[in-house]
This record gives sequence, structure tokens and C-alpha cells, in this order.
Amino acid sequence: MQKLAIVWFRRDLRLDDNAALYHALKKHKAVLPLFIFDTNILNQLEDKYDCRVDFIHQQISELNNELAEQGSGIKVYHDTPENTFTKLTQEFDIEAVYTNHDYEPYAKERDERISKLLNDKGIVFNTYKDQVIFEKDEVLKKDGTPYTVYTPYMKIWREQLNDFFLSSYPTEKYMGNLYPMNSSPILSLELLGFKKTDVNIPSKKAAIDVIENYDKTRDIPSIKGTSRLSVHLRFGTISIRKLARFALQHNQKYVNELIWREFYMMILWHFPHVVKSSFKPGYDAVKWRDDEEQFKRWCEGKTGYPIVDAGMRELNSTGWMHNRVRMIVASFLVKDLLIDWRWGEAYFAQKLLDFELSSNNGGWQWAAGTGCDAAPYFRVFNPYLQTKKFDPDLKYIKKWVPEFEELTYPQPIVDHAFARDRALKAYKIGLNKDETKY
DNA sequence: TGAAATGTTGGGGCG
DNA sequence: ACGCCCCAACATTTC
Repeated sequence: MQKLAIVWFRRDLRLDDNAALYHALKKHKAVLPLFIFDTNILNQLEDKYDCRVDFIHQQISELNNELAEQGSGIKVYHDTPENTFTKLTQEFDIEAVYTNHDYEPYAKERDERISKLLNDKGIVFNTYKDQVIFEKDEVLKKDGTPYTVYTPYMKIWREQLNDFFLSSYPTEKYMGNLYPMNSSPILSLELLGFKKTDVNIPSKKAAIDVIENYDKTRDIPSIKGTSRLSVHLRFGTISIRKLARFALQHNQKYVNELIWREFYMMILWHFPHVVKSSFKPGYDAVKWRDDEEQFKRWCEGKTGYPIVDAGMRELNSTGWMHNRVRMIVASFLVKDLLIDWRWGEAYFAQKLLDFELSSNNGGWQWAAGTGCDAAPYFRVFNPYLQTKKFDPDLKYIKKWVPEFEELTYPQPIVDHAFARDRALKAYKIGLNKDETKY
């Protein structure tokens, strides 16, 4: 049997500056790239038009083409990771498996299982940090415990930063060690049980110009003032080290956003309970109204609040929403409609191309006031003031809700002043801060 | 990475 | 010229 090492791609879908790929290529003479369309995950997806699956499929196909230029390719499976590795160990004499760290609860557990499966067969499972500059336990308080407040975390993150953490892995030097394969197309999307979507993949080149002015343009949803690199960071189609180097030279506000990303990943690792419940336990006592009809109207962008509806419609038709508007619609769902933040989180998870568990959860808990270092519960966005500040000429609203001034446009689903008052009361009661009881 | 309520200040109208 | 009131503009506090 052919001796080889495997590089298992997951959310690092690039050849350039890839830690696991670099270490494998440097040490082994025959390195086989692998991707698994994990049926544990795919079988849970009900909609067969899934922009994320489409995106991943396109990127794997692209990787396969790039590898073909090196006389190799990527081996693609549609199965569980367990079955895949069992089959691979029967087909090849595997010396080692290389992969990059993945910090989500499912991934953590999956990698433990695969590590054990491989170790039982005498195969080493080597894993590396790749998708962050500092991972889960590299930025800690002096007493060794994780930060739960962003600002001190950010300061230490910056203090600890040096060229060592920012330098790229020169994979291109060792491409000769790829396992030789005849080029062939990867499994089709249809064979995976999915359909082609009109997924819009943001340009990485366009981000370069945006980042330079990010601090000035980021809050205006009618212009392309944000980098739109989130999906590339999510699936590793861009290197965080290269991006951080660029950002550090051009825009500190943008660097802070990259640090927020790592902050939330670190939080998810250390406090996995946030997936199911509030970071601050007390907030689970807030009594949500959970009106299904109103939730549906929020989802569809029919609340009668133009800025909220514009955001939801942008999300529904493009799989993306401007960050400022994400905060506005989140505040509206949680505070004005008093609907459980998890409902909104789940809806975003289903719709966003750039969906990232840690950031999505962190963002929603922030908006709901339930998270670590979150907005205080009494901070309620006023949709009209937000519009005045960030979409004064209504350009964004007109793009997504052109009928907003017509009779066909719905009346506001709830009066904001009334809703604000109701939210403050509900939070107070939930948090036992109701002074009327004395 | 709020907004509303409340407090303070100071210019101008006016008796 | 003076005091009084009004109220915008800004600051602070509160939710």
C-alpha cells in the first residue's frame, strides 16, 4: 500500500499560508488533500438551496483546480468523518493526518472521536492553530482565567502581538510533496443532494480599498463601507495572518473587529453553555413574549419599520446584512417585540452566508444584553433615530423597501415608545430589579 | 457599537 | 439698565 499523509481541510479552504498543509508538506513526501462533506451536518439541512453548501462546493472545486496545476487534487467524500477515515485507512498506508483547529462544540467532539479512531490504528493526528492569531488560551488574565470583557482582552491581545504570530506559512515551497493524482472534477452539488444557488461571493480585492476607510464608512449601510470578508474568514478562503498584517498597517478600527472575532471564539470555547443559554444566567429569567406571528413578520421584513424591514429583506435575498443593520434588527426583535434572542440567532444562522457560531451568538447576546460585556439591558435602539444617523437620505431603505411611503406598506407592528417601556419592565422583572415590590 | 429624561447655561425678548 | 422668562443647546443622569 502507498504510504502517505493526509491533510484534512475543514474551514481553511486555501493552499496559501495554511498551517496544517505546511507542516504536512514539510515533513512528508506524499501528502493527500482531503475534504469531507460531513453527512452529520448536511443531513440536518432541510433546504436544498443552501448558499453555504454551494459556496463550500465552489471553493473545494477551486482548490481541486489549483491542486491539479501541481499534478495533484483533492479527495472528496460524502459521508461521516468516521466512515471516511475508516475507508481511507483500508485504502492507504497512512502515516499521519494533519488538520487545523476548529473550536466549535461539534467540531471539538468530532475531532476527539477522529483522533481516537486514528490513534487506535497507530496513526498520529496532528492539529494546528490556523484560523486565528491568538487562540482560546493564548490571551488570558494574569491568574490564567479567560477574559470576559472585551477591552482588557483587546489590550493584551495587542500587547502580545509580534511578527511571530503574524508570519505566513510558505506552503508554496513544498508543493512538490503533494500526492500525485490525475485531475478529475469533484463530486457534483447534485450528488450531494443540493441545488445550485445564486450565492454572491464578495470580492477579496474590493476589501483592500474598503479597509483603509473602514472607521469612516462602516456604519453607512447604503454604501460598501465594510470589508465583506466575513465569509472568507469563516471558511478560510483568506489567511487571517495576511489580513491582520494589512489591517494593522491601515485601520485600527478594523483590527478591533478582528479582535472581536477572536474574543467571541475564545468565549465559545471556554463557555460553551452560551450556545443554549445566556452568558449571564440571571437573564434566562426574562419572560419573552415569543409571538409567532410577529416573529414571522420580522423574518419577512414586514414590521412596518423601514430600517428593520430593509435589513431583513437584504438578508433574505442576499444571505448578507450590513453590520449596523444587524444590530438594529436584533435590538428590534429582542427589545421591541420581546422575542427570545435565540429565535433571531437561529434565523440568522439559517440565512447568513457568513454564519459563524461564535460571532452570531456573541452578537445576539450582546444585543439582548445577556452576554459577556454586552450592551446593558436598558440600551434600546430607536429605529427612527438609527435611520436618521446612519441612513439619513433613506438610500438603503429605498433600495430594499421601495414601497415604504405607500399605503400598501404595513403600519408599525408595535409603537416603539410603548415597546421600549414594556421591554424595560420585562427585563427588570426578570432580573429581579422591580422596585415596585418594595 | 443608545436614547430619554432631567439638569444647566446663556442669549435674547420684553416689561 | 435690569430682572424675569423662555427655550435652544449642551451636559449629565437614568433607564
